[in-house]
Amino acid sequence: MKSLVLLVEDDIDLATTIIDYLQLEDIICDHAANGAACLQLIYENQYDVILLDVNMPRMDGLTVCKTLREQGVETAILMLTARDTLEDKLAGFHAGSDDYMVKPFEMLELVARIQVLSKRRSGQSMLLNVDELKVNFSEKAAKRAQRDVLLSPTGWILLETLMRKSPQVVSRRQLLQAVWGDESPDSNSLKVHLFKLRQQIDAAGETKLMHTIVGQGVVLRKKIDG
Amino acid sequence: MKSLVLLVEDDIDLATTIIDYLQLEDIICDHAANGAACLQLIYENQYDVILLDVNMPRMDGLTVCKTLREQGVETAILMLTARDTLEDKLAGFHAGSDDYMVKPFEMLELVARIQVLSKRRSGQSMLLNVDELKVNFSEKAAKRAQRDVLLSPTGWILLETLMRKSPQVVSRRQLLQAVWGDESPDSNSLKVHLFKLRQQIDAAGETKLMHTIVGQGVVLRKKIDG
DNA sequence: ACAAGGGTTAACGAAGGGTTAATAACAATT
DNA sequence: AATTGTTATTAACCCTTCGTTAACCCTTGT
Repeated sequence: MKSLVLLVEDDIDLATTIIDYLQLEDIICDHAANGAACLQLIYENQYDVILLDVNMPRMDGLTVCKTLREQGVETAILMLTARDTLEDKLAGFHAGSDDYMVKPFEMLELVARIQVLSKRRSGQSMLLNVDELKVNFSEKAAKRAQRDVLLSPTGWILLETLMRKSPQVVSRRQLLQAVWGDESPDSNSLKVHLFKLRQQIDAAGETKLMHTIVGQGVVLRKKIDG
Repeated sequence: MKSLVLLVEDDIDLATTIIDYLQLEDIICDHAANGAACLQLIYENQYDVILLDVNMPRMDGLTVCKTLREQGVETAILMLTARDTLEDKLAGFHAGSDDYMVKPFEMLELVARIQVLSKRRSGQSMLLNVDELKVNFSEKAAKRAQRDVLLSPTGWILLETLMRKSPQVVSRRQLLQAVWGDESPDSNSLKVHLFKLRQQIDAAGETKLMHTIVGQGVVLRKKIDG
């Protein structure tokens, strides 16, 4: 499975180099140039690993790391820094990072460490949530508020696809691909599966979390205004 | 919480130094002087982290690491070695290690990395229990509440697999793999074994601990949902 | 109004899973 | 060597759940 990582790095040249390289290795890499942008992206996406530069102008990497941990973000964090003294490393681990690499580093080693960190996470309880909807994929347990959400195998695939992209809209084309790969049956089947999924996620009287955007696709999010 | 680690290192002096140091940091450290002893200890104990020296006389660290992973051991492995070339590191990660430290290293950094690796694991010890179900695998003794649970060899494999992953769902694919490896019988043998296991674990009138999730697999947990 | 996209429903065959019993393989004992 | 008890595999049967389809309805934009 492809890894999705976030690179937080103020040096644009270095960032570009890293991003380009990771793409070749099937690692999708978002980029934030500073701590604030980082927090925003983490709120919107579900990353496997966060690559965090320590030396950044306003909010430094250690602070970002601590902040994330305090907010309950459990995503694996790999610190990237030119500082290689023991004190710096310990400070990094103490702030809650999972790994620490000293610049300049080899790209292949970075790739290897990213893969280890994302593997760890997928082995653990893979937890996603959108507003009231909390889903644990490894336990195959989904809840909306207090209520159990019961899903068929196809329902799980659709839910996972929608949650991973949330709050982005997912086209029906992508959903077909996610469930059936290249050979999909009569497209009406997807309609039925989406109907059943919607029944489970948005029960009578609840605020809708699953929205259809005509001609665009389906999206899972709190409000539809975006 | 105290960590339990296994140090696999043929240099007795270095091993002693490390063990003594780790003890000061509340890390209990077993020692194996070679690969064979290592495999035996891992079979008997449930370690948080395995510290693995690469340069060892008979069976080298990389081979030990690969062997462990092939046998399904998922314990975090930290490689310790004097080799610091990129190829060596990549070989380490490729063999299935989780981290890599180059000698000579700082003890404090070793401690920090051990703590990160043990934090990540979900707290499982050799004496496993899921609610009323208490199992000692080394003695092959299982009890549900006061009642003895009697199992066949296959039953033990299934139970161990399910308990190790609990509360995660284990697919039938994984169970087949756990019992028969790559060549499984071509019938519903697994169904029958699961049936018998279920009879033992959930006797008449008791709350079900073993659940089937259609299309997903089997889980051992108290309730089907939080 | 009408076409297109999407929602809803019921029905049926397919697949997944539970249960039972018979048989085969195996080990330990006599 | 024969007996006994345990375990593994197979097949047959049944029930439940899932996926797909077709038919029909509703909404929206032109």
